[in-house]
Amino acid sequence: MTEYILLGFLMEKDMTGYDMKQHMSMSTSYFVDASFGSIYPSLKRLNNKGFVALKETIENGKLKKTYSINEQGKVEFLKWLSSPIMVSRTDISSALEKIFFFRYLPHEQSIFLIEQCIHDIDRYKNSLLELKNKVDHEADPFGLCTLDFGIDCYDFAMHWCEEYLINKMR
Amino acid sequence: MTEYILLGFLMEKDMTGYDMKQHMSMSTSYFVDASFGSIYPSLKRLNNKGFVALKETIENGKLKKTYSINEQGKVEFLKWLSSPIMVSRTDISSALEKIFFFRYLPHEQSIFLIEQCIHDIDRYKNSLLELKNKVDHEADPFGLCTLDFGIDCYDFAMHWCEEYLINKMR
DNA sequence: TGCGTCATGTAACGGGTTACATGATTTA
DNA sequence: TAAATCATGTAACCCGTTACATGACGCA
Repeated sequence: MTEYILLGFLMEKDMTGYDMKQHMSMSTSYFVDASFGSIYPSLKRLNNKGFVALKETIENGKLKKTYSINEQGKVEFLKWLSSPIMVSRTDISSALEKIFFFRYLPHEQSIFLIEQCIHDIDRYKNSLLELKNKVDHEADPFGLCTLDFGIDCYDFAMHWCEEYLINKMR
Repeated sequence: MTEYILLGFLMEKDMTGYDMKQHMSMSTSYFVDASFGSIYPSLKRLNNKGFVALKETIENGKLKKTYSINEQGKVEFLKWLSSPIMVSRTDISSALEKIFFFRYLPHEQSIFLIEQCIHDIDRYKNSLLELKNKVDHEADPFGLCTLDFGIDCYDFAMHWCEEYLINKMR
């Protein structure tokens, strides 16, 4: 969800909504890319919930709202970050939302979450393999193709987590 | 979008909303899995738009609405199916929505759409490579990790399309 | 008797997008 | 002088989910 990405950005430094949009396009855009129509209401909500503070200034005649994360916001962000990575379907890239911010988590916890994630993906992959066995004879070639893609996709994600990510972290 | 998946199901045979949910769980669930709260309103909309016909029967005292696709519906479905596959971000599996139904498209057209898709993915991959060059020194390790995942993910999808899908089709 | 399956649907809510509205400053 | 960039925001709309409501049949 966008709100957590914005909180994550504020962990690094104070920013305006406009800054965050810019920052997004240079960092998370290939897996999360929110519009202003989503960013500004999110910031308002974060403020209402008491997770951020804002400082209004006037620069070059323009109103500027600079947001900063507070203690409560940090607690909320780390609570989200340390909760299990949910991977349903082959839309694996949703996992990137958390991995992107793993520098804010203790090393062992990051590794634990990734291993848990690998385990979940393995379960999904096995359920697809079962499905394939069931429909192998009746399904049409393209249906089987997409099934194979699903299986290969889970495989790719698992190997990437294991061989690339975990190895790089140790 | 769910409506097109439902239309696609009806290309094969007439079904009730309940049937479609069942069918989904055995076929598209790993990339599209709609709830009844989405399926029933979608069917109503398809009916209002004049893309499907429905036949109401009573079986075992229960009302049953069996939907069938009409000519207009087929035209609409094939129009959607033959339009370019949109792949933005690393959520590649959205491409599966169309590939799943490629049996309803002439072979050459399917191949054309996939080659177009490979080309698009290549552009996305290159923009990520550029981004990586730009931020290589400043970004933190996990930020770079997710970037690498993005690049590898596009690579995986391209190779899969080329080596697996296209080869299998020829 | 109570659970699982068949079968339909609505209402509240959530979270996103596009398009619009405003307006100053900087750059070509 | 016109466009791009900085900067904020709202309103309409889209589409999805969860939870709820209803009810019959068959089975253990």
